[in-house]
Amino acid sequence: MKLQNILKNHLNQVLKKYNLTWPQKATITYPKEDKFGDLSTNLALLTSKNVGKNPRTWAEDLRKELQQLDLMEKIEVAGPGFLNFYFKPKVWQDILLDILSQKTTFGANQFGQNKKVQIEFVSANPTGPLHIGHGRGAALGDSLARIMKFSGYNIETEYYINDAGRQIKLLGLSVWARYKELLNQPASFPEDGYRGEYIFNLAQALIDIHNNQLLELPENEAVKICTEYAKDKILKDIQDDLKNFRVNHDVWFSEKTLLDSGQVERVLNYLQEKDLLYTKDGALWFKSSQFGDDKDRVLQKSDGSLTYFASDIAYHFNKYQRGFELVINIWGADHHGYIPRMKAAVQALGKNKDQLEVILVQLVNLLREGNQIAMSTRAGKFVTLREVYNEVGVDAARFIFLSRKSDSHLDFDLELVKKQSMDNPVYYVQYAHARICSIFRKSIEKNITFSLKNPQQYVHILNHKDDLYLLKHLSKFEDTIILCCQQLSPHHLSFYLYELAALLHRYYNEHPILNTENKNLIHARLLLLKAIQYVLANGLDLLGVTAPEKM
RNA sequence: GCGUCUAUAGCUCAACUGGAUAGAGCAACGGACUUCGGAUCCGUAGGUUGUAGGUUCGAAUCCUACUAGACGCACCA
Repeated sequence: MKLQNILKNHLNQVLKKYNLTWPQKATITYPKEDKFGDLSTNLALLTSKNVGKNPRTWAEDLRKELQQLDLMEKIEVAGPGFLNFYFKPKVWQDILLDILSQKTTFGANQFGQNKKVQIEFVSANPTGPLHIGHGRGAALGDSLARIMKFSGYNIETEYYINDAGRQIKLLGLSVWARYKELLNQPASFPEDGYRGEYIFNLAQALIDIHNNQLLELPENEAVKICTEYAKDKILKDIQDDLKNFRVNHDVWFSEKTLLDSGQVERVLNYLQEKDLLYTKDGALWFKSSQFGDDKDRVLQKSDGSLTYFASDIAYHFNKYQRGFELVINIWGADHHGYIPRMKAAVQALGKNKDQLEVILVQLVNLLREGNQIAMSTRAGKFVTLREVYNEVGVDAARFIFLSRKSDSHLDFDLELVKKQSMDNPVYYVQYAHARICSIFRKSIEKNITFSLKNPQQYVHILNHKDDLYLLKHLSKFEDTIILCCQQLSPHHLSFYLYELAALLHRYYNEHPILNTENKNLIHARLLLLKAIQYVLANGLDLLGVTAPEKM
């Protein structure tokens, strides 16, 4: 990022001479291929029309203006009119000094400018255990939070607990029915009730606590006890699962408190004052179509009860009142139809629609050796997140989730993910880290003296093209993190780390680190490995994956 | 019927949001160690980016129409 900024400043100065400004679409990027330089810009292509020259001659003019930069080895004009920049080795060698002094903070940056952002994710109803789809959202939200914090955002993560609606009632009734069944009482199981095995476990737990005494109580009181117990127990399990999955939520926000504190009425009044509500067929409607939704939506049904949408508006009103400039919601892709109305609501609340970002995560297809595992929430037949991470491990599961774009369907094959092989890149990356640790252990065995003091005495030795290649890649770490923030997508980081690991393994095979006579060279290479180790560890931590010293 | 997302090598996925000859791994085939961890490395082969048009200096990416798949389209939560 530093280099791009320096370049951009210089280019801007030249543009100024010609009375031009930086075009929106102009970029300074790392080219795919080495022969296109270290950095490349399409600036000349996009501004040639303004000066009435063909792109190549215009690029040539720009090149001449920029010659005097002493960081640069050379500038080339290539292809239709790209400017390709080549830097001196010192530029890359100095990166090493940055990493070694910043250590675990290397890559941290101020891209986010302390912007106050909330990420709300998982938010599964506390009516059953988390499944693998929730795991994907959990990994994404947690990792995004880590990355954005690292990039200088003021991040708060939140779980919205739907503890008020019909589903919770249904949960209570389901448990109550099972309770009676287990005690050989006649019971009618609710039609849309929860049929999972865990409902029996909850009922049994209630029997262990209360024996059969709930049967003595008036039914609504008994159901209430069942409901409260089941909800609390399930929520506790969810919290345990997320903790084990290394997922952190700063705030657990209860829908019930939202309703109890009258915030829904308040937001309805607010919308009323803005003349965004009307009554039709005995129901209260919100004019969401004024803000791009397909049609208006009901907030209060003709029977007087509120819709879920109503409390969602109140919830988002609450979010913005807490001062978040941007609210990010991570939803399952099956909720995509909900986005337009939510965006409409946000605008009705006087916010810009860009202040709500919804990331959709596609559902996860769970396989075992290529065969799909049938899942049915209704029938209560599904593999829980807990079963998954117990079987394949947290590291492997998280890395897989974070290795693809969220809007692509994901095949999650338990056998493949469990395999400690090349099918599973997480081990490849972790192995690179462990390998470096191993070399340092070996260096101690061999009584090789090494310290991080005065690295500047050694870095100039790292002159080989493989050295420079690695250094260049290390220098892209910060850019990669910023890219993840821009696209709200951590998968770039996974791929970056994979590449870094590949470069390390290649380097290791090509260049003996410790087995060489030249002591200064050994020292320089150890410095390089140390820097790679920091970056691998920093990067893995942002994904919530461990960086083991041994495997 | 309407809408959203997806379609890239045999398989699983990338491609820095319009850039240069579309890249990795797996699987296949052929190689590399008497020493730092073989969970490694090197090489070969594999593509009309679902189809057909369009936009422009330039398209996997944007637009239009198709095809196939997933998911939505309640005064459900």
